Amino acid sequence: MEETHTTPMPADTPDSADFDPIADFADFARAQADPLLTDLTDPQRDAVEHAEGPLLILAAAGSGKTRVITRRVAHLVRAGVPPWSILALTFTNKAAGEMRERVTGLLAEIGAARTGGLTITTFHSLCARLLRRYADIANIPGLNPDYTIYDSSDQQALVKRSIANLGLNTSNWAPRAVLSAISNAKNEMMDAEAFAATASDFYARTIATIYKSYQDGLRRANAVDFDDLLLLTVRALQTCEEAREEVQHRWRHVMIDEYQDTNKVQFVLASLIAAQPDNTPPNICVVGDPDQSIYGWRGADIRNILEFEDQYAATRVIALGENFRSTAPILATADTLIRRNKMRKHKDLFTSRDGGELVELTLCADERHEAELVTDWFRARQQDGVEWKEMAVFYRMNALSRVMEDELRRAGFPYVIARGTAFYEREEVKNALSYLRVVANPADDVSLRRILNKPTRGIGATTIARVDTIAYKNQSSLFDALRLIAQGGVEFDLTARAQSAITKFVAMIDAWTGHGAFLGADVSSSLEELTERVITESGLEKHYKSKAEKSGEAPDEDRLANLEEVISSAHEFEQEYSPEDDPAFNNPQTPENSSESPDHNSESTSAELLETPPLLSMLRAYLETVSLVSDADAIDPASGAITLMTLHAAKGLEFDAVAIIGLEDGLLPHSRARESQAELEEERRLCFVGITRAKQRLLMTSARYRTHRGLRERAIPSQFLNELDQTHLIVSDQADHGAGGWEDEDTWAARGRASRGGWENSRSRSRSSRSANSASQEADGWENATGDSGGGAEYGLSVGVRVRHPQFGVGMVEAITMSGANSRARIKFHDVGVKTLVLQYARLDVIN
DNA sequence: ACCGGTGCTCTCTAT
DNA sequence: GAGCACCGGT
Repeated sequence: MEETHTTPMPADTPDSADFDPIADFADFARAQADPLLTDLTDPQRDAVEHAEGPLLILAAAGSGKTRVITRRVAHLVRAGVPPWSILALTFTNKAAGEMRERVTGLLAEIGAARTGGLTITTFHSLCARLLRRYADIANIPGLNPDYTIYDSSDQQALVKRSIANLGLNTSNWAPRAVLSAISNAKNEMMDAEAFAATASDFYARTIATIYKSYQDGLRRANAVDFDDLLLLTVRALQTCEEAREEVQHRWRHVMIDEYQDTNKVQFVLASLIAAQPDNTPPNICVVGDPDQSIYGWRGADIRNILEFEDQYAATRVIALGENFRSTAPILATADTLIRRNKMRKHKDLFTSRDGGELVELTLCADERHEAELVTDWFRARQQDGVEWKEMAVFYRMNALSRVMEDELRRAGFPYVIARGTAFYEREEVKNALSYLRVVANPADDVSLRRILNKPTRGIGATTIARVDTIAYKNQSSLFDALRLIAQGGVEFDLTARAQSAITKFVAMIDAWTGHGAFLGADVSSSLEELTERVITESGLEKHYKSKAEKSGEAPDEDRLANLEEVISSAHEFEQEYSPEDDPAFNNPQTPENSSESPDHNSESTSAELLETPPLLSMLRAYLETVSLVSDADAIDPASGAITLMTLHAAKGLEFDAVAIIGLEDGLLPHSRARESQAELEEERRLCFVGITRAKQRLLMTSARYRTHRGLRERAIPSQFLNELDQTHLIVSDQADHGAGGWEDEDTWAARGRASRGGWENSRSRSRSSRSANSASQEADGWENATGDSGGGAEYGLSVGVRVRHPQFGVGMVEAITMSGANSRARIKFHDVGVKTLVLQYARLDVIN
């Protein structure tokens, strides 16, 4: 189906004189008429038209990558490839959703007869579904299709228990560090046994022991972590021929976006799925840019993209280099920066467009000043005619968003923070979902522990410890132990009171699940109803209601509203859910192609799954969806607001006006990256990603002082600022014009002298909203730096004083406590009730 | 059993 | 400035 590029053209076509060589005109004319080929450069068109065999698209930032992939998919369909045999993988739901939307649009535009059954999804989502589909036949001990997906906090809870159960100390064995080691191992496809086999020293051997215990805990709980999702799916496909043949037979074209960020497991997964039964070269098309590889720390292996050509013989490589997004100064800035990376294949970034505003670099006094300057800059951009939704602020750490938020709120500018997971991390939401998880999977100990005594129902720590013992003796889950107790008959070392509380709890769960059958008159008929029942009958709702009554104020209205929100999210999910589209159930197929769909050899798995009660399978799918939400998913292009997000979340997006804040040593590059060249280069790529998101205007800021961990510290401008192309920059030193008017001889131009490193300099403590001019304070020699001398008094705060807080509004000081290093003020705010704030850091202004 | 206060510790990025 | 563990009061 490859069309040649040498078709003769009609000699007398009117516009032919404009083109040289003339022979290209036929292509041009054909492309103009073809919605899939119009407005493409030659390499873009080659990529779109490539049909069979491995294809590597090296797509530089802003080179029209998305356009190429979506058109290529549509092109395949038009060429006769059945949509259900195409699999496209992304990293976020949002990217998948966008791709799906655009492909669907294109298919409609070209009037494609068959459009259904395309699989465009994320790695994790695909694996979650495959794992449910093959859980029963994959022979993974303990795993069944009701499994729970553990998020970071669940992992944390489990690994802490594992460490404690081994008689180890969580202060010597930091859960975070242990989990990171386990994650790295899983990304390298090492299970606990393989890890133990390579462990040579005491540290590694201990980690291996914890890994084993943690993994046992997951299996017993019928739970998987994010890494397992991928790893166990790969194991299932490797060991289960039936499963492997099914996916290989189904998907004949595999496309992977952001390929530079794939890890080993993802590589193996893709290879497994794409492999052709007859060993012909796989139809695998990967798109990526090594310069935008920013997930090395979570196991992404850049070799996947660098060595793709070696992995697959006869790979076609197409480079998309021309940038259609950014102005020349922005692009030149990005280019000079990324050139500093030594471990890099050079490629030119180029644009054919001229003009464009210079990139701005502003040095600010501190983070509040920075936020003010950025806000002013946005005000100016708005006056230029840029819409709010075309503006964005990027930062290295989520913690940097707060001050920016305060300032934007103060200015009355609309903004949204890209934190899709934030809602699900809230205590009350997490609790509601934990109840649902226990309903779906009673073996899930971590979720059960979270809600067993929430609201308090007389099953306290002592009781749980005793139940633990019973569970341990029986090698059963916690819930099975509870059930055993509820059934009575056996003597347990429990008070009658505790036993009755447990009996009631078990009966409550049983009522919701119809004793696990999800059938019967008493069982909910809809997910929404189930969710509502769980929230009310568990007492959660009442719990937050009565709390609100006690404090006499409004804050818990928030929580109640969030619980309502969970119910409506369940309702929404229910509306859109259809079991036929759930690949865990079924290989999806559309009516018109069902006869040719390869799905008829899988009755064994489908039959089992079809026996699943509909409510249960819907609940599984709902919990799965909720578990796999990402921060980037929260970005709503139609929101009409300035977007705030981390640099990592910014990948793949573009905005007219971009501000990157916090360009300071220790922040960007992050302090952890200082020791290693590889990590430093990843930080540079991260900065590069941020810069290349900007279409028209770019502002970068660096603050002289920044309050970090509650400590106001001297900051040094990022080395990256030094590496930028000065001819495209306007540098503006506003540091002395900040609120406090800090006098200091150290300008950013003198940064070279400040070789001590970023954060560890002065330990000076002062309120960030200082009212006094502090010109006499020497950053390095401030006496009495621990700040325990004066407490609130030195700021004129005392009981009865009225204060204003940027977020909480106006309030009155009720009490000041001075103990240890932290002085706290209890303040009663008019709007949000009583809060206790650490005085040194609270953004308080005294008012009259 | 539960709650609030307190003091200490430590932070990145994210599916 | 958040999260956590611990302690003391109810």
